[in-house]
Amino acid sequence: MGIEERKEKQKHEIQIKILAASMNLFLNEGFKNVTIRKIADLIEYSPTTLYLYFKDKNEILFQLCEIGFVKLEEQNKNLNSVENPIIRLMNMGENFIRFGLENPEYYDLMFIQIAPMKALEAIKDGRWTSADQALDKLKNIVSECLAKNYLKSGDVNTIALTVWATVHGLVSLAIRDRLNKLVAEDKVIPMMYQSLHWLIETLKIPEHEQIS
Amino acid sequence: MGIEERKEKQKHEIQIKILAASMNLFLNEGFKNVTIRKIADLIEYSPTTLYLYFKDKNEILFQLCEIGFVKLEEQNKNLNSVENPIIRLMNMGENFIRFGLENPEYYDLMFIQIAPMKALEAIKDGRWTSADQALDKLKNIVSECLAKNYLKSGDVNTIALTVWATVHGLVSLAIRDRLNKLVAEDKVIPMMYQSLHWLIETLKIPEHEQIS
DNA sequence: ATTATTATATTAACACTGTTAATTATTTTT
DNA sequence: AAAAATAATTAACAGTGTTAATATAATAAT
Repeated sequence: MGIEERKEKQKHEIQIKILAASMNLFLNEGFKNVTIRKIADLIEYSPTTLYLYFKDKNEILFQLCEIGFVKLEEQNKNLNSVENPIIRLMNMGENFIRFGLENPEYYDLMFIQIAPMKALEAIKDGRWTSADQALDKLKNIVSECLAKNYLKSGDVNTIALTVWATVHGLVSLAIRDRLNKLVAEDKVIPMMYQSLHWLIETLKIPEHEQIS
Repeated sequence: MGIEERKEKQKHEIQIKILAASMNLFLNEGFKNVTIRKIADLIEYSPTTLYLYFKDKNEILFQLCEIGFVKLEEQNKNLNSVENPIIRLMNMGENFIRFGLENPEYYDLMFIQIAPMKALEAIKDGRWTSADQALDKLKNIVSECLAKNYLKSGDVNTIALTVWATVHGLVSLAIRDRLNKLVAEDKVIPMMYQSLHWLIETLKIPEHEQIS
């Protein structure tokens, strides 16, 4: 049925418009300004119309969250050219921190806010594929490090989680204004990278001990 | 002026009542139910009266946050009996994780929400003494580990930040429903502790290498 | 003791929020 | 052209934090 198809397409187009307007709002005016009414204003629809295209606000936020993961993945493209897995691990960590600091609103949605997760529970079967994918990338790098004996031995999942937790910890503390209450504002970002560097350096097996 | 004094005391008493009611609400009904009107209902005052005792809601939340730090400190009392600093470091990490999992509402306020930090900017001179204190405790343990050559060398501040970031990363990911979207619900908590254990074990200098 | 003053508390209101039910307008099908 | 289905809107609900104007109670001065 071509007519069915066209309708689907039209519906999808409006969904895109809604998401674009939402993005516009939360990139330019911050997360707190992403309200149903303001989105509706931007696309010149009445507020309630949004509910014909999305179940609720959480679902809109979840979709924005997904866009965020695409952006993060894009930023990780520079990893492909790095052959040394431990340097790749370091770079991935740096990418993550940079992403968080440069896209705090996206980061918030992706890793801090609960709203998008509520949408995930409601619509999907509970699988969070975009995050799964990102975590898999990290796991692959870690297991390559382990295989090449660059990293102190341990369970891949545990190591990946630890590295992720560390960088997420740094970014979320920074974004939520904790670090700048404890050290001078201009020292915050350097300290974050220093922290990551120290971690990876310490987890690394010194070259003279490597048995390749 | 004894009369002045009594007034101050009365004022303080009502402030305590407000905080107690707020605590009641957010422990029993969750953070989202801590509203000015509900607090007012509980203490049988009109909503606007609260503004005579606190500048705004952020200030109330900040005070609750401070109470949270007292609770955290209490939980850390078990550290005094531990003489080995590296075990103490491990225990402090475990305490932190346990505190976060058992008091998610407090944890949220202390380390995730931005509201309390806004109050801090407004009232105080920007010093966040309660967190400073907690971080100092961590730094002391770390520097003791370094002094006794139990830990791979490095800058105390950097190491302390890294450890904090890791445990905060774990707890905040767990609290904000990220981990249970990636691994089975019942594996989440064990994984968190495993992550911490691996970290500390790996940072530790093996006993046979220690030069004491 | 009664008035004037100050401190405390309240009511009314503002400008918002997400969301649902009931209507109206538009498009498609018969 | 009339009937049915779809799309969009208006009105409304039950909330939110917060401010300004008003009323009540406690204290100070006469």
